[in-house]
Amino acid sequence: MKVKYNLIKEEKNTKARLGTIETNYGTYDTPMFMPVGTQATVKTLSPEEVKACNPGIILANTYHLWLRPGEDVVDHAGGLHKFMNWDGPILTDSGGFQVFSLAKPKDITEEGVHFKSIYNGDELLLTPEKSIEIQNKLDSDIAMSFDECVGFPHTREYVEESVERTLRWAERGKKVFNNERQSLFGIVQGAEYEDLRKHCVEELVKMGFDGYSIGGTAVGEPKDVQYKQVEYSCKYLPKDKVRYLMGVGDPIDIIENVIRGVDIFDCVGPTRLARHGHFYTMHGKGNIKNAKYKEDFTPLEDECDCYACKNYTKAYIRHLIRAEETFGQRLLSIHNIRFLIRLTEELREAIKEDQILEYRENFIKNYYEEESK
RNA sequence: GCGCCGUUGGUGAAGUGGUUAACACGCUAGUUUGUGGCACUAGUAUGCGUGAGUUCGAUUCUCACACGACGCC
Repeated sequence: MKVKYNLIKEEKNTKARLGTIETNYGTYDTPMFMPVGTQATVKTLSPEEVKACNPGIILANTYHLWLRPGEDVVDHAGGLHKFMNWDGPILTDSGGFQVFSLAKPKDITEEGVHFKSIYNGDELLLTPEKSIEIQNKLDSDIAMSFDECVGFPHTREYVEESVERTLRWAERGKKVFNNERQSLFGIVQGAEYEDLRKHCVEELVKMGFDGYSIGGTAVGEPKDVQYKQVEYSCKYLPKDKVRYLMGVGDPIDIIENVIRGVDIFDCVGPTRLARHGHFYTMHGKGNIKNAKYKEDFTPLEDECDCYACKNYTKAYIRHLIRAEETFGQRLLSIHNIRFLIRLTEELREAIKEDQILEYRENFIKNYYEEESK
């Protein structure tokens, strides 16, 4: 089935939306945070551990699974869900972000993007058609259009060209798309230019997608630029389709962009930070390696209900991280993912109560003004 | 007891008669946004075993002592 977005209510004072998204694997509430599992695994965690964090959709990556193990292996395994033993919804990114992170400007052509394999140096060409074919085979629940994720800074001229190319790529991908069970999302580009964002949205909507993403964010732009990009996109996006802001973000960004009308987020932050010893709390971000935690026998966060907080102390997790034990990375990953999901749960409550501005004010006050214990 | 070698930060160590004593690890902080996972950035010896001498100047040369390794009786 195609995903279906149901708008339950818009918050009284802002653009924040409360809704649900119906998928092949159940209906989930939005705003939602998606844990990232690039290589068909949320790094360091088992599916059971991810599940315990109460996520909706999780994310995997077309580019990486294309290179290894190859989409045919996943196909022969019976699809991504069976392959990775995940019985919840999965969204696959198209490889568009790797255009930003791995390719050089000269590698981008009208046909597609030339990559050098990070594993063996092979010359590779990823095209919009190829990206969709791979995703059809991976059999994720949501496929993304292959886009060009433009970095920051950039020139308006370049963004103009790039948006047109991304639109042509979206059309080409849609044409070859062929998987009844799967949905296809279009990606809005246009950087911080309102007219380009508007134009991009209008053209994508003409083509008709099952949901829309806001791209070109989380690439090093200042916060105010990011928020503008989101405003300029949401302003023109249809209300009856889900909105996914790609690559964002940290707790504050999630709150700010929910207020601007975003329904779905994803970010490598919680898992990457965890592997380097950092953890989120309602009182700010902490670094478990700090000497002050040496004999701190309290949980990462008293009010947290995650497995790590219910069973382990900061002193123990600090020991594990310093000893480079993977169990430490696992515990912090569980906590950080659960933290962001808990944040979205609270945001949904705040929208219900029309209290989201108060929630933001209170959150920022706690996050920045109080020291992490 | 004699001979010989050595003694540099928390650790392993490099090095020089003269401005800020290399490097690595550790330690202390920081960074990380559609993931090229365990990376990167910064800080970290007011001192080169102790004492005396030579010298304008010694961690670097000389002597004594202490400590340690090895060899011999």
